[in-house]
Amino acid sequence: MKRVKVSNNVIRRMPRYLRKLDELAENGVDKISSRQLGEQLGLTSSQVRQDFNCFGEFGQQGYGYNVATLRERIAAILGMDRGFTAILLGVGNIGRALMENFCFTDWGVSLTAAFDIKPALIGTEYRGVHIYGMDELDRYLSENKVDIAVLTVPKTVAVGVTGTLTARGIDAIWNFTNVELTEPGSRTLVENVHFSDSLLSLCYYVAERSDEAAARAARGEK
Amino acid sequence: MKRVKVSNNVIRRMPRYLRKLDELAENGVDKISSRQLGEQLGLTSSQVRQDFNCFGEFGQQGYGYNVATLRERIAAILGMDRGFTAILLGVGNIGRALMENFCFTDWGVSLTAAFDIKPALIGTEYRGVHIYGMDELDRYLSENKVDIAVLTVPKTVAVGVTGTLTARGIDAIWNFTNVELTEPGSRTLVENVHFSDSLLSLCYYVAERSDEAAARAARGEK
DNA sequence: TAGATTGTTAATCGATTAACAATC
DNA sequence: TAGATTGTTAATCGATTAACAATC
Repeated sequence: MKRVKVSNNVIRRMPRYLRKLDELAENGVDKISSRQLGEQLGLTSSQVRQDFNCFGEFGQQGYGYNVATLRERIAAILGMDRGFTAILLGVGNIGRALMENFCFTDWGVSLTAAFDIKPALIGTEYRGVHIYGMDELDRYLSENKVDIAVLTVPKTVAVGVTGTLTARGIDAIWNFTNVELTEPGSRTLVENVHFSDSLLSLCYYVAERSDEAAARAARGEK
Repeated sequence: MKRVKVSNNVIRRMPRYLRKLDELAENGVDKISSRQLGEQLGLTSSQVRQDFNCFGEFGQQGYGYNVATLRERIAAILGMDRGFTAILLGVGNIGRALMENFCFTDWGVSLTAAFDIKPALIGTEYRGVHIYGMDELDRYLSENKVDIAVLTVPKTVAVGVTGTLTARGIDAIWNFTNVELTEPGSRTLVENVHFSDSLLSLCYYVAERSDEAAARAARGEK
């Protein structure tokens, strides 16, 4: 697979293509053109083709793209076939919501363990995943290959836990705490899920729309 | 406030400025230059100044920006002072996680009601929010001003619930289901929180890094 | 074959960065 | 005042779009 430097914009679109292709496959669609795919995602056909061409030639001239083939190529690009493993830190509401509703394996990631400090949880299983005590984390990391740490601990302990993780050489953190973990020097990859940023972006557009409506009303339009 | 068309990139950075400014204020910092602020967020000083200049003049030449003032200006831009109201649909794990851990009021949004179909939940309160039956949604919407619907229902009913919401003229949906709700024709604003997209982007970078390491190893470097 | 659609190069557009006069 | 830093214009860079030859 080609592995040239690909812009973040392109990377962020790849999972959207994947989901759309899964949906198409479910509906029995087996071929699609860049134009059709673009239309369904609000992109131009040029952009769709440019995106794929970052990674090689996926289509067939005069025909389009085979849905199943394209899906597999994208899955491979995203590393879904590499058997990445993840552990989850903090079995609170968000942690449980992920363990219960988020199907890690659908995305090629296997959740191998969870950690918490609550004695009642330690030693139990939740959705087939063993819950360890937080004090076993260090040992666990030294004995097992872990690619991704899912951080769902309370804000207050986020930085501390991150310390243990990076000290143990964890590659990547999927961060659900509202704490900014991205330090300039660190080599740990951090992907933030900032709920508040998401909500506030939405609020901006709601406010904008309401301003526009008010402006129209002031001009006497309806 | 100026309200020219501002690019999505700028909008997405505004909440990040806000969080950083809150953090600075907590630490007793009361002034900051575009350069310092940029450094802490991985942006150039030019970009910081350009971003703010989309909305007016927030700083003072030769001095910088007053943290408290700037924070308030950005809060206003994001609509945090407008008393937006939200309702939450689906009191499952994700719904509960939000009600419990996500402080809506911190971001200027008040969560006024929740809805579910589970008889055991209906009529109860959770974290001070009354839980109604899903069949009361229509009536509730006709009697109350609701700006944002937080969609945390199971995948299977997402489209159905969205139908009720849009029929009732809901402006904005904060979508936690992995279902693509953005239909071309709709006037409803949709902000998606796609966990899988986020995880897969992270996986891409993990895979990329591992490929680079393998390539270095193959070249005999360490 | 003719029609369709890719892969890819060239043109355009927009966003980021640099520069600097204004000014606190 | 001198130094610092903004607001803003100009230059650069990168991403998106358009165009079209290649080819199925």
